[in-house]
Amino acid sequence: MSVGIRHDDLRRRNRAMVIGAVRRGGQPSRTEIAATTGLSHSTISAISADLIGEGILTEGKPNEAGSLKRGRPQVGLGLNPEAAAVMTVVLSLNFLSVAVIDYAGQVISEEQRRLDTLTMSREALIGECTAIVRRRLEDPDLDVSSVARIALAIQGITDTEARAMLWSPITPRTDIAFADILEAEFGIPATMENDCNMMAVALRWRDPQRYRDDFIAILLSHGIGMGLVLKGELFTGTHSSGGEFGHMIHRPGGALCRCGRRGCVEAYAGNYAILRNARQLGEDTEPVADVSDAQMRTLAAAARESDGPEREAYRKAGEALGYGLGSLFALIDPAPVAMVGVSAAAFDLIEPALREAIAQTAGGQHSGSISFDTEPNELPLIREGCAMRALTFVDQEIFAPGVQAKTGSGKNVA
Amino acid sequence: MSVGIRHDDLRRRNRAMVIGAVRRGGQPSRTEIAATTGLSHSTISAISADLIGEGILTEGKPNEAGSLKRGRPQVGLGLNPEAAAVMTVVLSLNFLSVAVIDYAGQVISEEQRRLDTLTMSREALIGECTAIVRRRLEDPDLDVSSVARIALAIQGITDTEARAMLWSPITPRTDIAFADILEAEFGIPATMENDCNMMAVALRWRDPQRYRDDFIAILLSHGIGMGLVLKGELFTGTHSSGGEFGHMIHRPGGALCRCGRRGCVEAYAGNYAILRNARQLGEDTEPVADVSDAQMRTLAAAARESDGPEREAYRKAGEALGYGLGSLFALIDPAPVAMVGVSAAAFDLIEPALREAIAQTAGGQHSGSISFDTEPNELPLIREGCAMRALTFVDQEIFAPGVQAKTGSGKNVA
DNA sequence: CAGTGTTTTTTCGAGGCTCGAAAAAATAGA
DNA sequence: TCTATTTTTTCGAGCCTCGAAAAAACACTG
Repeated sequence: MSVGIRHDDLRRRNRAMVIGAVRRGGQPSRTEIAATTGLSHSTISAISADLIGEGILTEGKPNEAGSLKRGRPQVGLGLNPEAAAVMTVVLSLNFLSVAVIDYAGQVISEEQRRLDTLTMSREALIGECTAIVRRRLEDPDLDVSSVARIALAIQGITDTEARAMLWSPITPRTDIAFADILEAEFGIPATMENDCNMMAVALRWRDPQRYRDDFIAILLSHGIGMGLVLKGELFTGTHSSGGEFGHMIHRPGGALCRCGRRGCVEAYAGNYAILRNARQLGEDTEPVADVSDAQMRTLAAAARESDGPEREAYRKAGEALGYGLGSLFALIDPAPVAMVGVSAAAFDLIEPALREAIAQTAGGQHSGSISFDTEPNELPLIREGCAMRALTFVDQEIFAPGVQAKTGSGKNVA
Repeated sequence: MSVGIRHDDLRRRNRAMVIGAVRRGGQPSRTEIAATTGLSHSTISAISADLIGEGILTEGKPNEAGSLKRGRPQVGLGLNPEAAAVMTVVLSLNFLSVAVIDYAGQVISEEQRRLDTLTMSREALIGECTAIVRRRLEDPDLDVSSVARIALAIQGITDTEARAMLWSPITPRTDIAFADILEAEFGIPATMENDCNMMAVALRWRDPQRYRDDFIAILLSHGIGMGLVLKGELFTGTHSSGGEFGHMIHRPGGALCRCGRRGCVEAYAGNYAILRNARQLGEDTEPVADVSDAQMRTLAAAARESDGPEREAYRKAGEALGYGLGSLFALIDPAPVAMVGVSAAAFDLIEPALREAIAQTAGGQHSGSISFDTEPNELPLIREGCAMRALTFVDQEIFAPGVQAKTGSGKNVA
């Protein structure tokens, strides 16, 4: 079962910890790192000397941000941007976007492309992905050998091993092992992540104050997705990517969901469901394939205008989300929530019914104290999360000698 | 945030690992331990020599279970029963039970007592607990100083720190810091656990094959409780003890629950709910305070006899449990389930509707493959779980020098 | 402008821990 | 009794972290 700690694991872990501290903090000094990690000054000094020697860390200018303190000035440590690079591939409905990010987290190359994901063949989909990655790798400004990892993100269900997409609403094709395919093609370790999980990762980096140990990111888009961080760790299911919050049952036997079942939260709160209710089409009406963001904004405007079916549609969405969150909070206790996606811009229309519903549930005991935040644009968040995910992998695995990355050639920079 | 690994942590962790391997396996030899922990023979040899010297481990008889192999026979290592002892206190409806367990896991002293928990004052409840613990500690056969930890279990909600009962159905009193009270009284570290979590812990020790990394224990009793193990660890909420599965919402605005809200799973599947439906009393009828096990058995017998309101009551219970599990499985993926408690004996009446309901949910995609096990008697399970919990604490903390137990006098045996 | 105080960083020896290899121990079979 | 085999212990080597002391790098002072 659990494995003992070997002697060389020690250095490896502490190295990773130093790298982690540098990535988090803004140019921390050796003394600060010693304080946060609890290790001794001598150890930090030794490790950072090694890391600087290996070209992973760099010493900042000593006079940076005029130190007005008495003694020897602290010298900040930073990540060497050239130590490595990672690539992010975000595949969403009708849209493919790729970016190359240096080790310090700056975008150095990117490309975006419109596709018709809903109708493309399996081969075409895979082909587009490998082609766009290849084009970025062939960028003359880029040192190919420095790309140490690729992280893909997709809406839908991925396996826990982060190797394959199992199912996605953006394509009728299923079970595509994107990670394995890209690894085989380019010899670079790759992982296949769920988009909402990456949103959660990004939120944690953006605002570690608010999104710390326990929080929830909910994507309000065509479907409803969720990324969950519990006790400081991304929560994933036992077999698949993460919580299918959108498919918790709100009303047994209720409205028809895109997944073919009935009464899911999504069947009340997804864009297609809001549209269906706004048009008073009846709960059995087949969900439409896509609703444009503009259309949703029109809907929200109409709902704000007058108390008609549009407003009622948002109310129903709020109710479904509220009861769903209530059931979720019965399991994990309440936590801060970030609402992301088009409909997050209409959260003012959703919130009253949501809070009312949540107050009816066990998890909503102190429903007033549950805080919501909104972020209408999910794409940048997903990309950021992917980048941080990939970089963290690099931090942990590639630069911790002795343990190579899961697969592929663990390129080491020395 | 995360803390570095110090040099002395190494030995401490590896010691705990060796102890853990001995507790799990049946008299493992040093070679076997080396294999399972991945540490070298020399390390295991050194650590086990220490532990034997400290009186924590003992060497078994070499000729035990006639070794018919060629070379030097393996000598099995076992736990020294006298190394320490723990006490378990299980507080359930109208019943208090205490046991003292030696370091090897054998019960050496116990006592049980009927109480009227529903009407007792706060002071009386605390008084009964401290009194029964004191009596056991005064047992002349027992070396008081060897009792290294007390684990309490109670039905209801406890805090994540395992210090206090926050709310329990067995008493109207709330927020009793049992762990702190016992620690202050006896100077022995104590924790306050949730009963269903302890059931899960016990199941894992009883049948590690089946209940390994991911599984669910559901208590079908007056209320509905849940213990959840995910990725090999007990899952607890962010603030409180664990999943309030019974209070996930099954039907918004539905049947009246004991908790005062409406539509909870428990309001359909708890004993009082089954009784209420069997008597066709209407969903708004106030839940009764207690239903005897005999009464539930009569109900189940009647349901098996003919297709009357009793059978319909169990069907509704199954439906609620099925949709609840379906929503849960949407979040965590399906896992084996153990049904525990009186109504688990009536699982034949519950299962058909449960499976039908679960098949309607996202989590029930392969509903046929989800396996259920039943165990009608929860008390022994809770007690066992408590004992193992306490012993594991002792293993991890007390015998890992340098880190004392959370509170109280971390008694060390040398 | 040299001296002093202060804070950060490095250096160095001590003490631990794990590991691999070799030796010792304990048995079954020849 | 000897030999082969397997388990366990012993021993030196190689790392790693730590504490204390030294060195470095500045601000302030007179």
